[in-house]
Amino acid sequence: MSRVLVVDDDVQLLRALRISLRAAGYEVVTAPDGTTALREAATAHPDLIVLDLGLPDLDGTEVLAGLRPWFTGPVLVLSARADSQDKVAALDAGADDYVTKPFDMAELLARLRAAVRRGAAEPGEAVITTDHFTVDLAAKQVTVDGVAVRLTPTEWALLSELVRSPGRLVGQKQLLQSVWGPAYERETNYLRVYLAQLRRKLEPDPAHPRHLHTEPGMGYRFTP
Amino acid sequence: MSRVLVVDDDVQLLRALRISLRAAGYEVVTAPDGTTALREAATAHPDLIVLDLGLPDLDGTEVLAGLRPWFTGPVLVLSARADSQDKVAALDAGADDYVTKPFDMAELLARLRAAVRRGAAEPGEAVITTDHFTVDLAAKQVTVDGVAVRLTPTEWALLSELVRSPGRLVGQKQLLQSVWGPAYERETNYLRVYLAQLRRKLEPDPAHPRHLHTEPGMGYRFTP
DNA sequence: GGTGGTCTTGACGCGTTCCTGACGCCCGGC
DNA sequence: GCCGGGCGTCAGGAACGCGTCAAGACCACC
Repeated sequence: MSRVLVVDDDVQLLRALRISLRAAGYEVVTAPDGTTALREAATAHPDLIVLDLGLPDLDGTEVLAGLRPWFTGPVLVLSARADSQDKVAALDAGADDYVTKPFDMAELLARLRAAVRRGAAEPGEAVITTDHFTVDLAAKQVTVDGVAVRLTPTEWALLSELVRSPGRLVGQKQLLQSVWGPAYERETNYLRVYLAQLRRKLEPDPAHPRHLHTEPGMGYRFTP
Repeated sequence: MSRVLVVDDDVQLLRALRISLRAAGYEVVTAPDGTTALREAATAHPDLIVLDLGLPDLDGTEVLAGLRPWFTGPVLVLSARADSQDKVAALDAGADDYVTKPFDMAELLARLRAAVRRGAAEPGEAVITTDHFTVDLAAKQVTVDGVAVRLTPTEWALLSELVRSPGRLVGQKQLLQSVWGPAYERETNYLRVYLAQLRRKLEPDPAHPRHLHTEPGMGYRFTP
């Protein structure tokens, strides 16, 4: 199911939200302030975000501004302020919905469902391009020199995990964990086999990769 | 410029909405009741719809139910009822947002902007055409080489779910969930059976499909 | 009560994918 | 020069997923 990042500094509310969202079938990640929220949003790959505007460190709109350039999923804003000026500001800053506290949990869940449903119909413009191939994360399609290339589910899971952090080094533990599961953290040979297949399918010269680089002993890096 | 269909029986409110929306740069079409709304939605091709729930002839959720099978743009619901049960019902019936009357016009406009921004990438065309067949989502009609083809309800539900995202891969979980319900997530054999039937009815060479492709282990893809 | 159409369910063959182990290479440390 | 760790490559066998077919269950309508 979908993963949701909940950002709020109220511990009580956070607990209530976590319980309700879990019960509704979501996987829940939480953050107590704005800086953690931005970090978690980048690493945990949430599908949607519930964001409280009243945070201790950053203003809510600042968090939105930091999120929006790259985060394409829905963001639902929570706030104690019912003033319509605040609503307009948040919505124009990139929020998809605005709910005032105190709120009804059933309504919040319904609004989340609506946001996810709508987000599923949207491409998201999450296309990564290099000189030799392009990766469309939303359509799950890879094209090399314009022609579509078929990837197996495992190959796709590995590639998408890599291209989601362009230029950044992704540790082998993280790759193994997100593709095969936490029990496979040591099976680094899996990575060798599948990286080789990816390079064979995507790189112009698989022996001298230009985009899927190996960092010996650490992990792999995708460079556009 | 986007075209918006406003559905409301209150003449005063209708006039106020028309003026504000025009000023905000929208092209405005109006309907005073549910049946006109459904007809206008099909003929005027609006990009988004503002729908009052309290209509003289039809219940608001009925209008939504008539709209949603084929209308892919955002629908913003207006209502005098602030009860959260009503909100949940409308949102789950396919509404993208729910605003209670009396409302602030600036907030409404901001919510419309947010809805349009999200759906901006997809125009929401109701007729999909390929080399060999055409699918009319609004009329629920499929024609192969000009002649109409009869589809069973299940076949239709599956096909419409696929053609709604052209070029995009649709996961088997999502297909099963939206056609048969959440309890059937694992019954992948249903997909095999019905995809075969669809290919038999639509593809020129069912053994080598040109438009209804299988992505083993992941899902299916419709390519125009 | 019969009949036609639709949906479900199971079985089979086939191709593909995944896992696994073995081998050779490179490179830094001893 | 020897050694060990990490990496890339390759090939087989097991397991899985897909397409196909057919028979039974279910339902609405006549």
